[in-house]
This record gives sequence, C-alpha cells and structure tokens, in this order.
Amino acid sequence: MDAQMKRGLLEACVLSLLLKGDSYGYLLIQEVSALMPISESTLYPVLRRLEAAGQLTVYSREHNGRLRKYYAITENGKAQIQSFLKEWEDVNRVYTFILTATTKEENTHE
Amino acid sequence: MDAQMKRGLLEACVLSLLLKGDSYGYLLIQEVSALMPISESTLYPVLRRLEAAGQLTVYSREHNGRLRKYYAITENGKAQIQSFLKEWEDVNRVYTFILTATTKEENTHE
DNA sequence: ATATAATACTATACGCCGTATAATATTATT
DNA sequence: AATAATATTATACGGCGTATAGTATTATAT
Repeated sequence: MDAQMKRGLLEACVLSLLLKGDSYGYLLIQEVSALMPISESTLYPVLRRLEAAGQLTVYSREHNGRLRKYYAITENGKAQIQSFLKEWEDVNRVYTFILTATTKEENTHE
Repeated sequence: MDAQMKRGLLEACVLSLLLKGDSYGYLLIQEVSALMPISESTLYPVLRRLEAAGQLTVYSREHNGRLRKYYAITENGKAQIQSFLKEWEDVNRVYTFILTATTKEENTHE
C-alpha cells in the first residue's frame, strides 16, 4: 500500500486492534500486517505517539522470564477512533467525487 | 480535514477535476475547496509534481491581457486515477476493519 | 552443540508533502 | 483612491512512514 495512504489510518488501526484486549509490539505487528504492510520502525513510533497523546497506556508484565510491554487503549483512545470515523466521512466524500468523475469520463467515450 | 488524510487524495482529486476539461490554478483552488480545505501553497506544488510525473501538461493562454497557465490531464494522468482507485480498495479494507472492530466493541457494552 | 528462526524492542537518517507566511502583480469594484 | 478578486511563486517547518541496522533472549532444527 502506498505510504501516503497509510497516514492517519495506522493509528486508528492500532487503536482498533486494542479494543479486543491489551497487546504488545510484536503481536501488533503481526496483526497489522494482515491488513497492510508495516515494519517495526513504523509501528513503535506510532505506539509512542499514541501513548504521548494519552490514547493508550503501557505496562510491563513478565513473560517467559522477560519483561514484555503491553499496550492498553484508554477512553481517550476510544474517543479518538470515533473522531477518526467522523473525519473519514469527509475523505469518503472526496473519494466518491473521484469515482463519479471517473465514471462520467468513461461515459463520454461511449 | 486532517492533513494526514489528504495525502494521496489530493493528487487524484486534482486529476479528476481535469477530466471535465482544462483548468488553471485559481479555479482549481476554488473547486478543490468545495471538497476539502486547500491553500495555494499546497495546490501549486501538487501541480508541479503531477507535471513532473507526466500526468498533466501545462500551456499558457492569454486571458484579459495576461498569460494564464492552463493544466490538461494526460493519458498517463488518467491511468494514475485508475491506480489510485485500485489502491483505495486496500484502504477501504482497513477502514472496514476499524468500523467492524468499533461496532463489536459497542456490542460488548450492551 | 550450534546454527537458525522467532520473539521483542530501539535508534538514526532520509524523504515526501501539507501548511503557514509572505511576496508580487494585475484587474474589477466601490 | 481603496479594496477585493484574480493569479502565481518562494521559503522554512513539521509530521510521519521507511530503510537500515543494532541489541538481546528463547525455541527449534540439524
């Protein structure tokens, strides 16, 4: 997927994944990868940003003798998903315009 | 609209507007503004990029005693819109995931 | 036993692109 | 005479996805 198109989508995607329960970096990478290509160097900064924005909290738990960082979505984070969905209405309006313009263009060739 | 969400959308939007006929900077700004907020400092670089990519061509015509730059979409540009629409399928898949995850989350509170 | 893969996270430098701000110049309107 | 509308360009900034690379532990395969 084109890098430009990921912008704004990624954070909402990560937050949505956390809705079904706390998770950690490595697992999140696998889960996000099922939806779009992602590298560690993209995901971890996203997690840092979401934490700084109070949209998720971080805590450590021991796992196989090591500390693993778990990420939990906050109420703030849930509200952020709603904001995203609302913003997306505008995006979809533009997309619909492009689609319509393209369809009309095709018709002029008939 | 959030700046991140415009990325990738803007170029396709401008190209789509040119499908119905050649246009010029000032008019394009008005037309794009109807779909999303845009400033000159965003649009003109977009036009330069599209020109560099061979997706539009530029020519000058006199208008009210002054030269005005007109922009015309190329076949390359039309193909780019199609590429955009195809890429957008991936974007929509992620959006649908977020929407579904949010709906499920709401259900757990019922 | 040891090499390899999987797990788990961090750091740095780069490049794209939307934005604010500002400058320039002409024509139309009040 | 002043102001708004028309029309375009330049510069510096900041957000963020990416490539690349480094570090460290545990499980699996040969």
